Amino acid sequence: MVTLAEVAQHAGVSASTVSYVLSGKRSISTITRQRVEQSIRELGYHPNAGARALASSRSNIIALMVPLRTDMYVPVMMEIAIAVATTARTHGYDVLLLTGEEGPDAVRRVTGSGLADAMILMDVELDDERLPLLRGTDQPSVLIGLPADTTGLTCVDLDFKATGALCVEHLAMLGHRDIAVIGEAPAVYERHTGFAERTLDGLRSRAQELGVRLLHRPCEGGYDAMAVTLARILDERPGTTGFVVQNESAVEPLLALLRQQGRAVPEDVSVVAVCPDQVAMQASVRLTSVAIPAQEMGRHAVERLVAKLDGRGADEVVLIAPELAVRASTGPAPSGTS
Amino acid sequence: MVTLAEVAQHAGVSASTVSYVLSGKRSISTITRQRVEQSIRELGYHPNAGARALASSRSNIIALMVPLRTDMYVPVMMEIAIAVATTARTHGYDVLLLTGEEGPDAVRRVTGSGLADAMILMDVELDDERLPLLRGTDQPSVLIGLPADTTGLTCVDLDFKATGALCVEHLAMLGHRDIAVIGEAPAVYERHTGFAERTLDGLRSRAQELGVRLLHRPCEGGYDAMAVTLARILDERPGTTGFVVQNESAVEPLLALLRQQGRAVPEDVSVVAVCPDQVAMQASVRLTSVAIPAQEMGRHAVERLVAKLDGRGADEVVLIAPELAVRASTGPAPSGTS
DNA sequence: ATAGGATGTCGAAGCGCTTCGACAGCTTTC
DNA sequence: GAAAGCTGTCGAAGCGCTTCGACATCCTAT
Repeated sequence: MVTLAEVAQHAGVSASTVSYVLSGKRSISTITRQRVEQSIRELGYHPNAGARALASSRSNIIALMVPLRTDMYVPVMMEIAIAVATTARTHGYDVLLLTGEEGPDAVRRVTGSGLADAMILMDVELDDERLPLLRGTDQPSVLIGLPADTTGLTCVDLDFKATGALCVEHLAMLGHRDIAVIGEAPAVYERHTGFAERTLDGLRSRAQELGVRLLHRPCEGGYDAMAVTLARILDERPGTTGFVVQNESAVEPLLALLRQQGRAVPEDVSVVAVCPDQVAMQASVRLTSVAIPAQEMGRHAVERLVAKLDGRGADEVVLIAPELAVRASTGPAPSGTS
Repeated sequence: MVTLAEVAQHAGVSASTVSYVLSGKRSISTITRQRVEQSIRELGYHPNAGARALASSRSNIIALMVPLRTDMYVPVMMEIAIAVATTARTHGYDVLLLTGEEGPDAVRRVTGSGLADAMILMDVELDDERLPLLRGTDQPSVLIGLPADTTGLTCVDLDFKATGALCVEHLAMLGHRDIAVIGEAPAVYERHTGFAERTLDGLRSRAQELGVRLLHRPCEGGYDAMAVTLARILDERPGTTGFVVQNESAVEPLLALLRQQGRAVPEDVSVVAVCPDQVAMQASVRLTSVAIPAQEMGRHAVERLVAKLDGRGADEVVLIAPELAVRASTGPAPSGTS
């Protein structure tokens, strides 16, 4: 293993000079810099991470805590994780992957050991037990998702309230007056992961403003659960012509069931989904949808975090504006309804 | 930040004694151990990761390199990643998440800097450019997936050849004589990711042994591509009654298309999938399938790696035996065929 | 009674790096 | 032409831990 000292000797300078070449924290003459860089290349030198962390008390590592649970739509998590890793690298950071399994202990461990300089938490619950720890430490952190109380925290998330509003608006504009919302599994609501509630909030308030009737039903996803849910909805509100779906595993079943019942999309009923673009594009009908901007969320989170690590940037809540892409699953409400 | 020295002082012992309590590398009297442990708890001490890494030249970190590309089925990757992280923790290791983006450079960087003690590589190509580097270093590594030449490497993967054989066997046993294989996207074959070829190999050789006719067609996935592929297959081999699908995004489209054409599953045609159990269970017909044992692969990989780090265990190829779960998508071939 | 072996603890030497203060050799300034 | 300021480089201290050899102590076997 090549060390700094060996590079210094090879280049005929002192160790500190090599260090300054590497960090750029003091000016070095061009000629010396080049000699040092040459030696580094020739010897294939890589600074030792441990020594560096010890001496500088910076590990250049960002911890990313992903949920262990897999009832959330997994590809989104993965996409965020990859965006985080990629963006972190462009800022000189590596990413440590923590699962939610350890819970708050992981926060303590990572903070206490100086393993990471900062943390990103995914899948934050409204009243997450890790939050007090984060507030109590001076280690920067960013949440992906929104807890109930955001004071003293930096959060990044899609603006789900605006998302809900946008979906209703789109359907209302097309003349739909009876809209059903197919939501996440009941467990998601019970767990108080805020996004589902915020979406509903946006849906409801905008629906009221626009004078649209709204019926919300959580759904486990899968064919059987969807069949039951749909039957109940149509029983209760036979005039339903618009659907908003916020549950990836209910999308395809819903389309199949509608087809099976002879209800054409978008001629008879319209469907708007809140889901990753990939799902919207690969469905049997190309779905009008609001995308979950996974990459953007990951990127934003890292950038906020790096800003904090550099002493720039304060606590703030970044809500990404939703964008509705109109595709083939929505159209004017059939005449004669409501 | 609490240090070892402070713990030592608090407990009235020397620093080295505390260190030995922590590592267990020398025997410590019960009374001393307890005093030290008490102090550790009271002070909330966490050993500094950097200092530890520097002094012991072990970082207790395993690097996991995941593919950047997302044309593979993402949930499987995620499940493996989580299994790796979870298993690693039970052995006292943390996991560093690297994306394939940096390619071989990441291997050099991590190896050179001592950031990680070992590596796990996912999505290995047959002739992966990272392999020479791995062979040339003394840092332990495990591949998830099988390259062309495995000498000097440790690999973990599903036995895809046996998987292919198993699928054919099952269909043949049920009396199917004309089987179509719907494979991954052409790009996957072109990239020479071995698993697709190995499955095909198993399918073909067993089909020949059993006197079954086999037709293989790659497929991009999605409805449109599947429609084209299916039409071609039925045109070329109208008597096809069995399907083997190795492409998650083709499964549901295939079922929908068959239904649409009035071919009942499993009465008229049988379908076997090679996919994660979750996909098989959530499909519109519960699919007979061979599961991709993501968790098991992640776990095995870490365990092999830890064995190597402990000086136990040598290079070897671990092929996980496939298991076929019979569900509702396969049945006896309709009489009068072939 | 005493040599020899366990057993438990300590001191000190690094691990490879960053960073601070010092300083030699320049250039600028009046 | 001397004071003052820059620039570029160096030496040394120290980050918090592991680990090796040394050394008491106590036990066991002669």
